[in-house]
This record gives sequence, structure tokens and C-alpha cells, in this order.
Amino acid sequence: MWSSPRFRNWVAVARACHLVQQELARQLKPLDLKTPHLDVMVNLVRHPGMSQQDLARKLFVGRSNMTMLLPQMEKRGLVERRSDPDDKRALRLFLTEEGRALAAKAIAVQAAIVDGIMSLSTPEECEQVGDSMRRIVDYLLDRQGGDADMAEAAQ
Amino acid sequence: MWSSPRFRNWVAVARACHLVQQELARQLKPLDLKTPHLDVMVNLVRHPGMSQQDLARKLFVGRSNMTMLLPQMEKRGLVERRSDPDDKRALRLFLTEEGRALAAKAIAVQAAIVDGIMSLSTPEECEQVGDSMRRIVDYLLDRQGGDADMAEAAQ
DNA sequence: ACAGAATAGTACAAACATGAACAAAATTCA
DNA sequence: TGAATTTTGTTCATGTTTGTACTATTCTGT
Repeated sequence: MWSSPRFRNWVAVARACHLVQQELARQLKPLDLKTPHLDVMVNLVRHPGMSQQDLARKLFVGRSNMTMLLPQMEKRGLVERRSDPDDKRALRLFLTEEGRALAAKAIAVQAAIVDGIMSLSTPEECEQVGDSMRRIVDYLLDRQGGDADMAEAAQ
Repeated sequence: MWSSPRFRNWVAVARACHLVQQELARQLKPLDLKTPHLDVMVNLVRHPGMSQQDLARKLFVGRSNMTMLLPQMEKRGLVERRSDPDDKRALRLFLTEEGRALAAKAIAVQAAIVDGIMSLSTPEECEQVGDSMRRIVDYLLDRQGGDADMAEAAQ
């Protein structure tokens, strides 16, 4: 079983992910950022005005996680949380000027790492890796969605 | 930059990893195991007698992590830690009978998930994904090793 | 309109990970 | 040998993550 190609190759994926994550954390240290902060900022650069819930869903983490993270970043002056007049429950999230500046630096760091590791494969291989992974993501999201529906139906 | 193939495809890898990890955690819950416990057991099945340090290195985590995890598993009767007569600093780690039995179940769970997700790609694609990832692992380990040497040399 | 369900965010406790400082044993090398 | 260094594991303080319970707001279906 240990020599199963599927197993062996997935282990490589997991190890690569872990190491990239660590390398990213290491290089973000001088900016005093952790990878979750970067994840938040990356999403806010692209989608200003997201709610905390939207963000949590995109990052596959719990809502309470955002409640811990965002006030922290707000105090630091990186993000702004404006209450939505049309839905008084929701908080709309935006990067401040300072947040955008820091995000640019952090994203440059991340892009350099990603570029470094993905340039070890040809563009075709790179694309094929992405295709395989997107299939996995779709499969698991379907499965979760399906399970959730069944759980609801079962009640 | 967001449309950069390298970036886009790496993001897919990271997302797939994250989701697989979550799915694994979900399915390990009935066995009352977390993924770090599984990682430990997988390694001890294959390499009985490892030290905590060996284990930490293999899993890319800190030594203190093992100090937290292993006494916990020992109390639960899954692993045994025998002090090495030839090196009184080291503790040699072994799975107990119960540990082996539980490991077998947990590994079956993991294997099923991995098989499910990797069967979404052809064997050739699967192998190619593994190759790309192994290149990344080697690259980052070299880089770390190189940095460590330079840091030492710099002192 | 209104009762019930769903959704957004918060509070808080428990589990976990991390890193620095430490003690004991082993290794190195002059 | 024996002083300096390295290696192994622990301790402890810190910060993170997660799940559960909670409030407030919005949506749904009659």
C-alpha cells in the first residue's frame, strides 16, 4: 500500500504544501504578518466590501476565526469594518491605505515564492497540476454539499 | 498577476490540500484521532524505534510539538516510549498492539480518501503531479539547508 | 403581519502549535 | 582529559484555532 502511486504522489503534494506554507510564514515575518493575515488581505484586495462570513467561507475556516483576526487587523490600521446600512448584521470589509501598501509587499513575497516553485515545472505540467487539483476541490466541495443536504434531509 | 498560470495553479494545490486535510480530520473524528496523531502513527508503523526528534524532522514540526503529542498518546496506550540504553537522551518510540490496530483503521480511512481524490486523474497525470511536487520539496529543503549553512558560516 | 428558520457577528473556553530558555547526555577536538 | 558545542527532550508563556452557545437582524411561508 505504501508503494501505491496514488498514495505516494499525494504525500508529495501534502509535503510540498506544508513546506511552502512554512517558507511563506518565514518570509512574512519581517512584515509582522502571518499567513492568515495574508489570506485575508489577498481576498480584500480582490473583493473589497466582503463580509466576515464571505471571507470565512472563501478561506474554509470558521466565522469565529474572523472575529478573532479582523479586530486585530483593524486595531493595527490595516482593515476597516463598516456596518452595512442595508443589512445591519453584516460588516463590510475594506483595506485601508496602509493595508493596501502592506498587502502589496506581502503579495510580492508570496508571488516570488510561488513563481520559484512553479517554475520548476513546465507551463504544461503546471497547468496539469492545477487541473488535477481543481478536480479534487470540486469533488470535495460537492461531497460536503451533498452530505450537508443529506444531513438536513435526515432531520 | 492574478491570472498568472503559476499563481492560479498553485492556489488550486493549496486549496485542495486544505480541503483534503479537513475531510481527513472529519473522518478521523469517530476514531477520536486528529491528523497529527495519524502522522505519528503512520511513521511509527513504517519506522519503529524512531526518536521524537526523528519524528519531528520527518513531519516538519518542532520538537516541543512531539513532547506535547506523545505523552498524550502514551497515556492513551497507543505508543510506548523506551529510553535508549545506548543514548540516554533519546526515547525510542513504538506502537503498542492497540496502537497498531487503531493505526490500521486510520490508515484505511486516509487511503480511501487519497484513492478517491487521486482517481480523478489518470495514472500518468497522478505521477506527474507527484513529480512536480517532489521537485518543490527538494527545492525548498535545499534552500533551507543552504540558508542554515550560511547562517552557521556567518556566525 | 407574524412565527419560525436562517444568517451575521460575538464571547468564551478548551485544544493546539510555536518558540525560547533550560537540563542532561553525547560528541568534538585541542 | 576536559572545556566547548551539539543533540535530545522538557517546560512554559504566548498566540491561534475551533466549537458551542448567544444576540441581533433578516428572510420565509402562511
